[in-house]
Amino acid sequence: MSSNEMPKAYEAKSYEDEIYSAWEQSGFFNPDNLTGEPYSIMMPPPNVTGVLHLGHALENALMDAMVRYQRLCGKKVVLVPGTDHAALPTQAKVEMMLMEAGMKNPRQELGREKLVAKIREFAEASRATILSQIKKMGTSCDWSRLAYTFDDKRNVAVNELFRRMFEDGLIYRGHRVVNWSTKGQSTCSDDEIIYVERPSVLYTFKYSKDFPITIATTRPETKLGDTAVAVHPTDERYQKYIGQTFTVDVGAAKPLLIKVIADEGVDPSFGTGALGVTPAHSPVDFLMYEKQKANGNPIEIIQVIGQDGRMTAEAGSYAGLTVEEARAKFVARLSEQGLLEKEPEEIVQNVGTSDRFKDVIESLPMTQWWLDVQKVIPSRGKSLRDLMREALTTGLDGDITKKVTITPERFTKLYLNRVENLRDWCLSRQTWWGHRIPVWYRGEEMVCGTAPEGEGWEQDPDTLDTWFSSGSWTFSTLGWPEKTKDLQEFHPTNWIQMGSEILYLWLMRMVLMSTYALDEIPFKDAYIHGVLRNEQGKKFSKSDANGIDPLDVIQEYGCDALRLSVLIGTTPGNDARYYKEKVEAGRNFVNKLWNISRFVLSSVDTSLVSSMPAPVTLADKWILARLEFTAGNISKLLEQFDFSLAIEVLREFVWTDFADWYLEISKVQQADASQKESTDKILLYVLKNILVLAHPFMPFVTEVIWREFNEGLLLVGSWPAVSGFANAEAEQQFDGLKELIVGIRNIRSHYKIEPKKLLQIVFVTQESSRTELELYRAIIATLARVEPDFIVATSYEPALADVSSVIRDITVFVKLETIIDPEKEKVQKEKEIAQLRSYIKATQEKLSNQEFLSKAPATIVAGMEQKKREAEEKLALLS
RNA sequence: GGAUGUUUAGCUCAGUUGGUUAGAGCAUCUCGUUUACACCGAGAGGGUCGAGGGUUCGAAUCCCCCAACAUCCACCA
Repeated sequence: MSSNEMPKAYEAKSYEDEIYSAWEQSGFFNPDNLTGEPYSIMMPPPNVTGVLHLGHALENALMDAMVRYQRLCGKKVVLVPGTDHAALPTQAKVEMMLMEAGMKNPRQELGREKLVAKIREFAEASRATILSQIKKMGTSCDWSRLAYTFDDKRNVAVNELFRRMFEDGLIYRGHRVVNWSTKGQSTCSDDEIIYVERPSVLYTFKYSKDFPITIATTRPETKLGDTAVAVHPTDERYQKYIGQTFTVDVGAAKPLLIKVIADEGVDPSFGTGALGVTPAHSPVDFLMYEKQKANGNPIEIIQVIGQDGRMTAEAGSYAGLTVEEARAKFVARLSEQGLLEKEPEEIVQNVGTSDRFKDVIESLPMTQWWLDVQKVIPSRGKSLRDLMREALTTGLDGDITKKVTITPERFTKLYLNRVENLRDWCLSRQTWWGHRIPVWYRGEEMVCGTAPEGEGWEQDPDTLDTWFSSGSWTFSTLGWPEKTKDLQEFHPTNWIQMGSEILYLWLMRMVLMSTYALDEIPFKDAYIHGVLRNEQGKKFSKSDANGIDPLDVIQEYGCDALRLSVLIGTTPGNDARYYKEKVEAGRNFVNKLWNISRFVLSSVDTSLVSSMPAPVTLADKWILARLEFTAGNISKLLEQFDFSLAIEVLREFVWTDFADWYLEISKVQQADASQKESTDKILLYVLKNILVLAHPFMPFVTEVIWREFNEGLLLVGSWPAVSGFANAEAEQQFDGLKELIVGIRNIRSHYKIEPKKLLQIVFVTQESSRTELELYRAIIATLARVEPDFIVATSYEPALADVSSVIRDITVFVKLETIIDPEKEKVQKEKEIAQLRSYIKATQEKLSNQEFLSKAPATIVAGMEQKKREAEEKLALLS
């Protein structure tokens, strides 16, 4: 296709697929075909639970902009793509789907093997969809290194990590209170609980008539398992009871022995100041239970709620009832026996619910696998918590080069605060989709790591929390535990981006795993982004049906437009809004670039493409200087991860400097045979560099234009280097010319002179400025639409119909056909004079302030003097 | 209850270590079919930077306090 065949508007969809496969086939997505300094990014693997949404479009735009920039800078770049099996969420989703299709209990009806097969089928289909979507987004990742959190290689890494941690005594099996989802029949971690406000009833009562202390609860049925009442140690009301044990009969299997204990954690001013302790069904109470045990003053633990959500045999007459039924029965009994001390009170309560199964989380004592974050690692002399802290503060082992930097910085504080409060991590899940706990049992024997030889071994039925495998993502993707070349070359990774919502879930665990397994940080820089919201500021969610499918957007506006729309206005850590006008603005920019190229390529001799430009005119010098500045600025902004501002700077240069000014001037210059070639060279040079600068943000359109006049792929082009075209003087002079032209246009607009009419003008200025004006005669004539034979004089006696305006040191007189009302003119002029006077007065005041003169830096003072002088000159010309 | 963030033009947002008369995109208004582009061009209007104090020669920017909104954490029985 030659340039004059370039269609009038850029039609994204007719190029994108073809361009992507050209990139892919080139092999340059794979670092093995690149040279230079290694640079690596691991793609946060999307969950196979669904399809990609707008948030993924943002993530892909961010990552791809970064890797394309780095690749253009000549680095050996790899972006490793992948997907996440998302253990529990995926199983939950498939079970929901099966139940919607009529199945009552998928686990019972299908059994482990068949259900896992069903889930795998779903996951594989979803995975394929996701991978094709990533391609649609133009992401330049290395498909030969594609990873999956649940493939065999990652399983090897997971098992090895588990074994090492087990042998270091960090992973242990313990009987403790866990978060239990009855509906999901599994534990979940603290991070997977969502607190929902719900109405609840607070009951205030005594266990029995002769029990001396009143307590309150919203969960009366759990009181069947109470074994203590806790009060504040200094609470005078209850001093005398501390240490005593009371026997009460609440209808449980056995009478309860309630010991009155002292605990600092009890707030004496809240409620009755006494707390019924249910060690088996409350995490807080369980801690008290452990504390009492350690103190040598143990209390009992009685489990009255079972894994099926029904009351256990321990609950005596309540056994077999659901939690709700038991609650009603217990309250009825309290009422009958007159034990309620107050009317039940309706309150709003935060109830912990399962993120995935949506039911209320029960606290139950169970034997599970745990990761201890506080225990000292034998070979290291510090704990996982210490490692996690070091990595974000002093750098690992105090080595500042091994420090993770988070952008924006404020998330570091949140991270550290969380690290300090981290509790042991419950690793085991009772769901089936996921890495199985790598532990085998035979009678009393237990083996960890790999399946042992011999008969009769049985593997632990539980699976691992999905974040255990995600945590090792930065290095499991590179072949760990083998000592691969990739691992050596690309770890620690350079950069990662993620949403703020997974800072704790993922970032923290990657730091944990990487520092533990490799003694390395997982990445040097972490960029945290917010979520995309709709025009009303609401989060996009599937249930609200306000979700936008990025593929639809790509279909309608093109991938480049979508990328621009999610990147513009996105600042680190902050949420951003997304709406149609943004994509339209993106699409318009893409199309503008297309038409700029169309014009350049149809008006120049493209065989000059590889010649170095030699600036001749002021405009030439100016545009090259601006290009140099822009390129440096974009580099700087990208190094600071300021994507939005980088695009803004690019847009300003492309649209305003190049299209609105230089292109229009180039038409004048091209008409002059002596300047045609030099102008062509500059047009080509600037266009070429614009394509490189824009490529990270709008890869498709830039690549399409690139191949119109270049060999090879822009994908592996070179980022503009400093070329010595910086020219502050030319920039300043050109600004003067611009001001003059804008000033004349202003006069036309102000006096409503029709656009077609060429203005008759007299410029009055000092002798020294005359040659300059002569030099730009053609440009001024064309851009300001002025008769080319305008007069330049040192003095002039205006005619009655003339109007004038002062622009810098030049007074412009325009001849009008009708005489303008002089009174109106006078008013206008006086207004301008008044403004100048007040400005001069204000600057004068500052400049006569001794403190300002002595304390402000010299450049500020000089700048202000300069401004004042200019204002005074203008004032002189006006009056 | 604790923490963090946000509050700047009609809307969405920038505003770099405090320093000229606070910017952009979109929207609005006026004009325009100049052969790159109406997904465009030229021009214009629009802000006492949430309120109140303070520091400073100088504050949108730093400090204090208040308010509204958002998010995260904890969760009180």
